[in-house]
Amino acid sequence: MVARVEKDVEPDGQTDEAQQAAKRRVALTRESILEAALRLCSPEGGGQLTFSRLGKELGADPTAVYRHFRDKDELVLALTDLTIQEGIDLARAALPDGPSDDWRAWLTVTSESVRASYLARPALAVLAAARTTASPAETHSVELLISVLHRAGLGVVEAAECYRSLLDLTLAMTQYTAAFSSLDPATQAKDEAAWAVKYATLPEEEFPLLHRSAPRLTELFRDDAEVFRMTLATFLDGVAARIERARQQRGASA
Amino acid sequence: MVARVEKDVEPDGQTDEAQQAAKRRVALTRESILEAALRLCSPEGGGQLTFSRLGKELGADPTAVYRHFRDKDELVLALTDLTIQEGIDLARAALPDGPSDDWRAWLTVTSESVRASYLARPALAVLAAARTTASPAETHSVELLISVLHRAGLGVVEAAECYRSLLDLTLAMTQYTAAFSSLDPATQAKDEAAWAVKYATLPEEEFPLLHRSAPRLTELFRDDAEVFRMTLATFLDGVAARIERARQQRGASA
DNA sequence: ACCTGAACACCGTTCAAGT
DNA sequence: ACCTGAACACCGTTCAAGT
Repeated sequence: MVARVEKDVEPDGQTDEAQQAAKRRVALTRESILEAALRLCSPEGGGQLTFSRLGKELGADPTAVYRHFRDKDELVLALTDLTIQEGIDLARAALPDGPSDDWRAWLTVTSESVRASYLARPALAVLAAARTTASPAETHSVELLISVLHRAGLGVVEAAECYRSLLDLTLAMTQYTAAFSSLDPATQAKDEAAWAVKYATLPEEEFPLLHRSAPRLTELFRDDAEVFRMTLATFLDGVAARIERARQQRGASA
Repeated sequence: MVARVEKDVEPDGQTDEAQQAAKRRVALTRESILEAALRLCSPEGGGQLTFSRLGKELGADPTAVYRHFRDKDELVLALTDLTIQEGIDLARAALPDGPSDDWRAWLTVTSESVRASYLARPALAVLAAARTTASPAETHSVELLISVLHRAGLGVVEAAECYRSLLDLTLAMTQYTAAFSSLDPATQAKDEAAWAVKYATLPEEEFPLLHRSAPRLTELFRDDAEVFRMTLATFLDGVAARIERARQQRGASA
């Protein structure tokens, strides 16, 4: 009976939200806000970052966040820093210390790690992939990537250009995938149905090649990860060709 | 004095909006709506597609559009069809009739044309690049692209995979650029400043390669078109390597 | 048959008022 | 010093009312 009056310890789950609010009301800090915001950006957290949801998650008035971040953009930038950092840590864990000579593995792991880190929070990927924060951790990572490409045989400037291409390719395709997966399910289904119907009803005489590759294309529609892997692999084949060309040029001039 | 009462013919520009409204009130059709919407999506038209702006542009109540399109998504999809169509027409004008043997020119022109067509309406690119409409014109274009790659030496399925990679690469990087250019100028400037400061103050001992390539990287920050060209070129180098490999395999098995 | 205008549930953001 | 809550200018969308 007493418990029923003291809502804070009410055990029956009826006032879940209020309980959470009470629990968290003490801890409205920059860190707790960022943590809650990251949760909201994930598919499990709803996949939408808004002030009202953030307020509810924190058990505070939505506008309380403005005491810690000047506006939504500043919040998004801070979240971007954390996500990039996580991607770099992920890559570092999968790679040997210091630069190795396997430039291809290095670039693949880095790219896939950044992608994975963003895709764990599609809502953030949509908002932030095109932004740059130039954080310290990122800078070290860039120097390392360029050094890997330089040691593989590319000139410094060409290595930097390659890094830039790879970064944009990765972030762009990640944002692209995140944007589609952030659409409401009905809209996604509409697009998918359009493709399926289309490919199923192609007259073979008019579209012989499309008809033969339709099963594979339909398969790829659902599998953004596979398309990304293919695209990245082809891009890196191109980088390999450039490295080969650079070596030959150096050989000719020597 | 009389003119002052009859607002419709007032010549002094004070009731510009009302005049436009009167002029266009007759022509609220699917076509006129699409035309106005495309105008709004362009940078000159404000670069934002909303019902209220659309209503103002048409001289009608914002909700009048709902008589011609079920919701915003249906409007966006119709605009996408027009934009893709324009991109294909653009490519066709720059390419010879029927498939040629210069697969590289074919792929480059097609990709750049679709990109240009979308970037003329960044607001649409942001909303629609990840969507698919599977329009008839698009289907023909896809069959042609696959045939170009197949004639170059790739197997049918591998050609289809290459087409898919190229399409995603193009649309993703286009959306990425459009997203950044759709940010308000102050935010864009913030990002740019972050980079510039960063690169200008890199200690040479700690970041020797980054220090040497900083001028080029700074240059590329402003020039999305150049980054796209570079990335596409490297990707196509990779496609060339795959074509070569496919030819060798056919030679070995023959 | 088509358009208008009030209404609703959301956005981000500001600001005076509370503690 | 930090939080609340009303308010504002926007979104997309619905629906009863007009013509």
